[in-house]
Amino acid sequence: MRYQARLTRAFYARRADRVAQDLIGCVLVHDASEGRVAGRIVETEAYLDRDDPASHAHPGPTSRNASMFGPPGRAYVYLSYGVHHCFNVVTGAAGSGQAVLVRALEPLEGAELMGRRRGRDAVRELCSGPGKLAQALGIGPVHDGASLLAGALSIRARVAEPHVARGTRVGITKAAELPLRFGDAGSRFLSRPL
DNA sequence: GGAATGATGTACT
DNA sequence: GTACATCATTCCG
Repeated sequence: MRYQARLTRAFYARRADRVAQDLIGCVLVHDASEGRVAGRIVETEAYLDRDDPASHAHPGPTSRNASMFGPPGRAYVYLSYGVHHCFNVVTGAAGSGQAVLVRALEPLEGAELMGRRRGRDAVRELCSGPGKLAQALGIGPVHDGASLLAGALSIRARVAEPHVARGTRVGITKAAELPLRFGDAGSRFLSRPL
């Protein structure tokens, strides 16, 4: 399958809430040795700079969140609840500590490989959550800090502008009321309704 | 050195 | 809807 061009550094070098909104409808692609897997982004969350108490960047740079303080257009991958990996895109000016969490995808290519990785069949459940999509796409700790501007991981421009809805972020206790979750409200592949 | 804490997912009632 | 696995990171002593 053929996709649009990669998003550029200029796309990522903007505020996280803006990038999160514009990522809806774009296509996340991973070209691994086992094959290509790709999905349309239907749900994201913005994590702002150090002033956002829910962000991993809030305490300032540490060994875990170092990628968040690197240049935009790179991945930030971390382990959640000791079990699942979550995939983020670093945004904003280099060193500003902003990121967008990709929470759900609509599988477009490689659904069989995704299913093998997850040990499941239901296409609708393959990427409907941050931990699920990381596992389905074969994204792990080795991708922390990897560039999306070149290499096996990439995000491709969207073809048509979707209707983007806003909501509140999932699973956080601080600043839980901020409307920093974005999604394609009509999609059946969300982690939960908006 | 030790304890608390998650940007979750799954299984079970 | 509720319970719980599971571990790196962080904070405190």
